[in-house]
Amino acid sequence: MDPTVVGTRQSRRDDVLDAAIEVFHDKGYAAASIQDVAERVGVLKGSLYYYIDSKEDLLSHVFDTSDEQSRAIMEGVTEMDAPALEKLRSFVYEWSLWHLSNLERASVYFREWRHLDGRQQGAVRRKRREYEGFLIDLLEATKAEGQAAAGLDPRYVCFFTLSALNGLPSWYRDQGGDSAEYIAGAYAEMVVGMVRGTAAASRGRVRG
Amino acid sequence: MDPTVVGTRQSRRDDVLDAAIEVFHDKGYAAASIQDVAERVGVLKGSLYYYIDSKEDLLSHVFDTSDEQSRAIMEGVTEMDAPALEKLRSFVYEWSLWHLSNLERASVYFREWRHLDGRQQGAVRRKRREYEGFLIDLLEATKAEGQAAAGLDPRYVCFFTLSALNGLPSWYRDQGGDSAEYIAGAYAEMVVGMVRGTAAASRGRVRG
Amino acid sequence: MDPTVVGTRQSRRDDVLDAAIEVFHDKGYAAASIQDVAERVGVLKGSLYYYIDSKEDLLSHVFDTSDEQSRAIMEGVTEMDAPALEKLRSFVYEWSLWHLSNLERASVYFREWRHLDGRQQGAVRRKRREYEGFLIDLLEATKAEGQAAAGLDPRYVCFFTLSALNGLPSWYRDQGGDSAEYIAGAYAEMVVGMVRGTAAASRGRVRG
Amino acid sequence: MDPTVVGTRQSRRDDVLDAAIEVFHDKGYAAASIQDVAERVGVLKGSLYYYIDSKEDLLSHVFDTSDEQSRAIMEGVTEMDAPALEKLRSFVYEWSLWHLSNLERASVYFREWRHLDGRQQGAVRRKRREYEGFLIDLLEATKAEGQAAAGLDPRYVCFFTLSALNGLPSWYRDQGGDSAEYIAGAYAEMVVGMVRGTAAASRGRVRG
DNA sequence: GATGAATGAGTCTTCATTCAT
DNA sequence: TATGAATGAAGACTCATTCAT
Repeated sequence: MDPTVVGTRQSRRDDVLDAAIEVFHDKGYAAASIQDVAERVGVLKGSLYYYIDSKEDLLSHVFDTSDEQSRAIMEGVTEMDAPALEKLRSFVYEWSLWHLSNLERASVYFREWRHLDGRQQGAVRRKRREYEGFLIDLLEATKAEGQAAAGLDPRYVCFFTLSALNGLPSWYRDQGGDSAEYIAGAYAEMVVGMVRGTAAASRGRVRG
Repeated sequence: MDPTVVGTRQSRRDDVLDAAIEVFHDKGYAAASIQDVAERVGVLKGSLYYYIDSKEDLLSHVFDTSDEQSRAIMEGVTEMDAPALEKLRSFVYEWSLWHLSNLERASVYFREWRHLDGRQQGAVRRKRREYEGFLIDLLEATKAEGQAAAGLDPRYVCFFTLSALNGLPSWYRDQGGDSAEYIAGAYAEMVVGMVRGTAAASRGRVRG
Repeated sequence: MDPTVVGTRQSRRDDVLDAAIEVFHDKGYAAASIQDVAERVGVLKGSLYYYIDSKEDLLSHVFDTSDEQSRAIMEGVTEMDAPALEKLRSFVYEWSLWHLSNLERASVYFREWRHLDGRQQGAVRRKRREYEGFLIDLLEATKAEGQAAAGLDPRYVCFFTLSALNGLPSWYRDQGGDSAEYIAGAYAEMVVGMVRGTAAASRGRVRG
Repeated sequence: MDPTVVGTRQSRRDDVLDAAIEVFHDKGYAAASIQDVAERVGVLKGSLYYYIDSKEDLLSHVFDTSDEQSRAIMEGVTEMDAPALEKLRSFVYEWSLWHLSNLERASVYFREWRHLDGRQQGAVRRKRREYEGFLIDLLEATKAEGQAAAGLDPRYVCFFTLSALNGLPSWYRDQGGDSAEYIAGAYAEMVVGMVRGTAAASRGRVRG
């Protein structure tokens, strides 16, 4: 009567959530149908409503879970006992790795927040600002510790970097190529290099 | 007899295209309705079909126009008589500026290709590879001219950079703040800094 | 200011009517669009409304003209001074010839009456009964003159024959083959042969 | 647990198909709406799509089923051990009976093939040629057995006959009158009479 | 838990028709 | 006469959601 063997199999509900992530990633939330999700799970679409309340409910859960995981990354970095530059490197590394290990989830997380309801959209926006604030703080600390080029504008470095990381799922396909760890390392190095090597932009002009 | 007031009004068809870009940017292509576009133009939805063939047709045009503009940027850079590093700087600057001057269009251009038909999707993919190839070539030339750090992997720098630029529309709101030119300059400096300052990642490890 | 040269060119209005017949024949009235007709005439669809009141108006005229022509055929036969069998032969010949000379018109005439308004539909039905009555009278006269097989049921011969003639446009394509006159002659012979040679059907049984 | 009352109710899907035939017969395929079909079945129009894929799908099925039935008739005749003239009589009888027993279906079958897609239209055309070939063969065999008038042109007899049969649904209403079997018998006699009694038409002229 | 069937609102699209110019 | 632009109603089709069994 109870077919779930604890530990070996996640609940059917989690299957549904996972299927939703894949489908939302493949087609985009708006273009994906409940039917698509049901097919991937292997049930009829009516049956899904035993597990969920609504289509948006499915999306909600992607965000809830992802929020927890990103919070864990930030906490891990905060607790490090290391120079700011090392913390920065570590943050980029871990955050890259999360994107690479959660391609679909990460992609949905950064693309589909528009389709959440007002309340949760606000939550996402706050979360976003939290990342940004966290990264900007790290960059300013790095500057304060004399490890960053003088002219560096932490806000732009922050946006530049976060955007670059968000883009990971769009080109990375794990078909051969370097390991996720290697790529995360390369990304961390690039950010560190950028932080150390960037001259200031002169206001309004780019070329000499 | 001449209903066009020269200079003040573009054709109605262009109005429709512009409205579509805005709507697609605000809601996403799949969630946007033809009705939304019609309302923004100020006609009934049926009337739109006097100007267009289909909803997808509207999307098509965003891509056609954007392709032309991006081609122009690459050609301009190619024709420059300057060291590779300067060409790189210039490319990032111009490409950033295009994103900032065409926020909605750029955003749609990089988010909604999924909803084109197969043929045009292929064209987009080819175009994407063209950008990447162009940028990778530039980075390799920079390396060859001894202006890039030794360990730099042009492919990852390329993906990193293009993703960062694609992200511009998602955080930039032209409400106050720095000019588009200044931001483009800062982005160009960051890429140059990254290229000059990035050490190699050791395979599979990030720290130590 | 008056470009119509009497006699050499029919009025634009007739062009429109002719175009309509062709289009209605090709696509069927319901599936044909005013746009289709306009294209064949070479004007924009809005312009058609200078010549017509409505789409149904176009259909109406097909029927009006065809009615006149069929009336003329029946009158011609009535006025003949000949045995009933010869009148019958002549009617079938002329009626066949009309179908063959007015393929599109005839086809529309017999297929699209459903889409007329109630009043005109009634007129069509009356007209139909007139043909049938005319032909049945002819068949009965033939019987009375001893030229038809005894068991012949004029009503069924009538329906059989009219249906056969109505079918002419559906298989006849004037690409080579016999002349319309020859085919009309063959059809007339077939009806005459049928009238002379048909035995009675025994009620409810067909074989043995 | 078993909602089907054996014998009294066919599946809902068949109800839908039957309703479609009636509606297509009454209004014509192009003028009929899915709404009309839904109303006749007693569901909302959206619900129809649980049973069908498209409006054209509905039309398709009319043709599929009708094709099978017509094939069965031809096979039955082929297997007869009888003179060609008897086979001919039998074919006309059975084919007439099919038209009379399937008034709406037969009517749709011969009127609405235009609205099938290209592939199925081709199939219909091939099927049509099959009927014609079958009937022409029968007529030629009859001639070869000396049972047909010398001048008979099998092709025209064939077209004449098939058209006549196709017209059955357009005048026959089973409100009183003779039985379908009687009418089929009369039609068979008429064709036999025609075959035996028709003189040749002299090329190009009809009257002496 | 799961299914099959149905709902009803919404979407894209077509088209006959109108009308100012 | 003819055009370009617009209208508005209708039609095919989709889909999230519900619910009795």
